Amino acid sequence: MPVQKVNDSSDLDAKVPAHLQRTAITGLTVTSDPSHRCVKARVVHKGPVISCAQKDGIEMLRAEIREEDLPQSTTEHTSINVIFFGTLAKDFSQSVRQGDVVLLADFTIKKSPSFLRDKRHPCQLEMDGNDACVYVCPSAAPSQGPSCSEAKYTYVPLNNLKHKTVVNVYGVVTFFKQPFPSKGSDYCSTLKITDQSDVKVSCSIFSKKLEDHPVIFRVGDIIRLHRFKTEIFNDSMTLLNTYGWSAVTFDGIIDSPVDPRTSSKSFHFGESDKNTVQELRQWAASQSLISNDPTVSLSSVHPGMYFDLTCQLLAKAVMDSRCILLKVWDGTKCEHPLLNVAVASDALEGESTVAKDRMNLTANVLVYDNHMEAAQDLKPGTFLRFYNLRSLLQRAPDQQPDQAEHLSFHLHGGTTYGRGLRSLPAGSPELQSLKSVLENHVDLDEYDEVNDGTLLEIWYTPPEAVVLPNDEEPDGEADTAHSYTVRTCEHNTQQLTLARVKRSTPPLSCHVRARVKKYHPQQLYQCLKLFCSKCKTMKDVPDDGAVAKVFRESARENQPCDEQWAATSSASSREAGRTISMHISKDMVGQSTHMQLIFVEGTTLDEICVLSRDYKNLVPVRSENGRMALMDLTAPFLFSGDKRYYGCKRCSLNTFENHVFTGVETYDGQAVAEALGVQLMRYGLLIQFELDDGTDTLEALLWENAEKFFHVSAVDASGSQDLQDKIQTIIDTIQPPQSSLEERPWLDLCLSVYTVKDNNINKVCYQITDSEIREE
DNA sequence: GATTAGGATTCG
Repeated sequence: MPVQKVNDSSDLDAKVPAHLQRTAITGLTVTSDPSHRCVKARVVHKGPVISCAQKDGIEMLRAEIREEDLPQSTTEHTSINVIFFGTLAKDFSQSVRQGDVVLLADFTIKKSPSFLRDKRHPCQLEMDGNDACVYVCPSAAPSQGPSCSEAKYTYVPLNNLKHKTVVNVYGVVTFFKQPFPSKGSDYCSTLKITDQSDVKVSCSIFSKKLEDHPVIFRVGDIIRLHRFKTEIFNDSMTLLNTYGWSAVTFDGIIDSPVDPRTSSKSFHFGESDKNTVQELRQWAASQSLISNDPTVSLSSVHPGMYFDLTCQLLAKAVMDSRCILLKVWDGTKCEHPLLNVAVASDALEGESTVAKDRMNLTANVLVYDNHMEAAQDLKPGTFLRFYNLRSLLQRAPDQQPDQAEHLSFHLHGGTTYGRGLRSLPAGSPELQSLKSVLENHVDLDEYDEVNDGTLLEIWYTPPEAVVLPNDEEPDGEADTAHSYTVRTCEHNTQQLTLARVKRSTPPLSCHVRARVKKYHPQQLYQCLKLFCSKCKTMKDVPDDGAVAKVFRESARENQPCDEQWAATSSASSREAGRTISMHISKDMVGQSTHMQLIFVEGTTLDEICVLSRDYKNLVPVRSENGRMALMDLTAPFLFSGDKRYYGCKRCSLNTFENHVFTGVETYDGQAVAEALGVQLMRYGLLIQFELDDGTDTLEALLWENAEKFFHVSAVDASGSQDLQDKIQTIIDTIQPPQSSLEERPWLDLCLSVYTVKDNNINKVCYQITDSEIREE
């Protein structure tokens, strides 16, 4: 049944067949029985007819309709998406305009696949040409109603362009060149665009002013062109800017804000433009336009490639009249050694890249000929993108023939394949992941080398020294309407569903809102870890049994050592043949016991614990051929009040050289470790959460950010029952014992998505960053 | 109300 027209909105009500009952859009649910129901609403958006590849090319049209006769208090789910199929889609497209009021009957009600994205309505209506019926009442004069004033511009689908007309069009960019000087008087931009009709149209834009040219960052950007004339060239339709023209571009990332990029100070931009952009983004995503993206990170560049590189400028230098050197990085490590182009330091503008060079992070890009103009204006620190950059293996001037060649980068002259470069505004959404990689660079780099298998798999037996926290009642304040955490990051990336996060390509930093489904380790004392930043070893805090054994073995048949530098006092223990000795550096004699570093020999673990109540800093030692030596590093090398400091067995030298601490005001684990030749192991908290937001679940680690997350220092927690209880209380609030998922609070989290190599296989990992418990 | 370009790898 085709779309039927009536003249007056009240006629629509008269058209309602007697057996049909009018239903409010707000009241529709997937379980509503659609038979004998109809809805009446205004068309607030009408999309184009598209042919759906997944459904044998059937034609479809999506519209959004909004209920108008509403009590004022109703604001939720007042509009709904309607999908028209087959001939009804075409008929609706021709007969109905935005702003018209329609009556729809005999629809089916389906779950809306876009609800999480558009927040419109949990359901959508589907209208099939054979059964459904549509009555339309055309809206009044074009000057009335908000939707009519929006229909100020009409946009011609790219398959409907007629020769020698002036048109407005929307399209997705499939090819572009940065503006270049033409042989005439202007700069010229050339691009190619497409839309749902799948027709590709070439387009040339001439303008003297560079800033008037469209701001295109990448293939997949959306562009809106006003007042372009159509011409046929080589049997193809082309577009050319004409008087009063304008160009506005948007990024093509689904779900990112619809931010118009244009130099034009006044331009019309309304709700329907937003819809059009979003529809083109959706369509483009299914067209593999974006999956053919030539963008590559330095970590995956191979010799001989042409590719696009998004990066930050570190330094630059003019080489000669036809070449300028740009030193850039993107925070990823290249697999091939990078060529370093030597430049006199006074010729270099920007920061020194020595440290980054050493880590193979700096790409030296030689920019030639016509591209020098754009390169000259760039300031160090700027984010930029190279298009069609070439990577080549080259022998460094001082290199031996048997050494591996180095990777150099050339931006050759000319504009073929869109070759060029441009700066990117720092706030650009597509820069967010790069920026977070750069900011977290040092941490990520360190983390890269940790075997994540260790992090995930190995949960050691509980150390007895850390007492089991009480099972406290969950905090009754947990409020499902608010997030129990707060994000502290400064970047402003879009919140993503977990399902989308799982589909994303690392590295990426993003925001999510989720609940905790499970956490690991269930016994929280197991989350306290010791970590060596040098060899990346992670282990549990040794239990008291193991430590006591080391003390017993050291004390057995121990003869007090005799060191020239030390003043020693000895006493017999209660056990026959065991002597307890205390040594201090002679120049510390007479200082307060809190200022002294005391070397203790011959005690049991229990005894040194008793001593540590009165003496602030105790280093347990043993005697080796009469000389003082450290104990086995299973035991702490320093007892400092409630805290015990451990050294890494693999990385410590145990040189015991610098025992003199003259002038040291306070002792901390690090200072004592350095003096003793010990590599300090740092305390950390490691918890794995299984997050759930209804769209999917994923396992996220809390590690580098754990102390900030709980507002607890790990080293302090190692010696404090109160702080361990605090962590347990927080865990019990975000995942109350025996609670169902729905009862648990939502958490707003910043998530870092990255890859680690595990047995040469890249594995995607998720880590919670920049998020903290909200303390009311 | 003219003209430019109209994609399709440099060669350092």
